[in-house]
Amino acid sequence: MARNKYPEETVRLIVDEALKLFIEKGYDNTSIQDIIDELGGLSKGAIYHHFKSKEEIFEAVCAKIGAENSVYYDSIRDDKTKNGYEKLRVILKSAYTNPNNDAVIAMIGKILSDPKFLMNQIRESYELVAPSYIEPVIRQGIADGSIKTDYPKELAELIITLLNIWVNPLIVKATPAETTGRMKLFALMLKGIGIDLIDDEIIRQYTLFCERWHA
Amino acid sequence: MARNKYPEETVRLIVDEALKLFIEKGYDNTSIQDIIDELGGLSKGAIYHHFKSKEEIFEAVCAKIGAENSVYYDSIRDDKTKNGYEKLRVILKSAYTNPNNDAVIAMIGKILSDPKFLMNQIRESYELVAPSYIEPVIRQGIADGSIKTDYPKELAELIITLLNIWVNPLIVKATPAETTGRMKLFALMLKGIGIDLIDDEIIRQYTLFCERWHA
DNA sequence: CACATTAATACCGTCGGTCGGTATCATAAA
DNA sequence: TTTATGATACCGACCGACGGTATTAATGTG
Repeated sequence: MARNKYPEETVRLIVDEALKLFIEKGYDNTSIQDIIDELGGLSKGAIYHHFKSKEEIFEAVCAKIGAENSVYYDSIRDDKTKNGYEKLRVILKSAYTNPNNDAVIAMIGKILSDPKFLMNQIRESYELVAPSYIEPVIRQGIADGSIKTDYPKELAELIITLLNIWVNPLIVKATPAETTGRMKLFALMLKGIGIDLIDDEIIRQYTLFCERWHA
Repeated sequence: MARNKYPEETVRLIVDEALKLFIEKGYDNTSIQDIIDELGGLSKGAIYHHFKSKEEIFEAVCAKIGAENSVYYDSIRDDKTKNGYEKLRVILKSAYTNPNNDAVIAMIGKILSDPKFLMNQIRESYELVAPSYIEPVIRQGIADGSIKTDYPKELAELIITLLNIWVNPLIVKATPAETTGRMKLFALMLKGIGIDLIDDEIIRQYTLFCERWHA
């Protein structure tokens, strides 16, 4: 392939194609050669000019996914029109439904079944999502009086743990009925520590999502 | 190496050595050749006679670890001298301390940092540990009146999720102070749904474990 | 001895990664 | 405007190591 005047364009092509193939076949089952073949004309040397290893491609793919999520989480956290409690509800309500069409959801499901991506997601939950997006919202809620807790940091981690893993049908396979049961206990548990966050509407929404995904 | 009269002995040797190397270097970084070299005299043909792939060795290693855990969990669940509540406390108290010396703990920590093993552990939590060990104990507690909940299945999953992942310093890196915080919220949350399971002694125990591990 | 089982070894295709080289770019001195 | 220069983008043959197989040799059991 002819030399590109804008190399970051080539980098983007590689990352996009890698993401596509990682979703299709998983990280281990995608070879550098697969990426090359799919890119049509680009060579191995080109890839290794831009990335020093397959692992580095993986990191770039993760960064791309992370950046897309960040834009969305930023907009919730920095919304001036809502108090902390309302923002936390928005996060909960939109966890698997909001900006995502079915294709995106299917993609996330596929990618989370890859051990490397799952591990990355768990790590990111505690290093980025909880401290930078959930906890600030909870602290705002404490400040504006809409949330009462002595454990903002821990509560953020707890919510993200249960949301991202336990009640996430993309990770822990579940029937709609099982999802409903989990959400009901989740709701009860939050209510038990004085946080009335999950109502029947949210539970129904998660169940519906699980149904759509389950089929 | 000469033909072994008891081939299952050879299988055991292979699995033991594979486990040792997986702990040392991780699954991906351990080659079949590494296992051969370490076994001293045994050949590739021998390994591929007993196992049809590297993946199958991985499964055997997981089964071995699982079997060791099962023996321990069996003994708690089937203990005739305790009610459900007491058994649940035993499980909580001994999660990272009981039969394990430091070497074993270090080993588990190493292995859980391998994506393949982490994924296996999460899957097993919901497919084996929760339904076969935690839930029966909770149901016994409901029957004998020592535990009150309408969600035995969900509660089992919730406990194992938080215990295995969130408050597990082997997975989610944490300072002793952070562990204390997490355990306090965990205790509060269970108390909120009417289950007074985690006391200061357990919290102190987890913090101590985290301290030992952290250093 | 016969025969199945266990183990040894030479070999295969594919993998991630390297390397010497070429083509094309921006820059600026001639 | 041309041309020399150095950096960057890319090429593709090649490498050692990998997981896995096919064939053969050895050994225990009836």
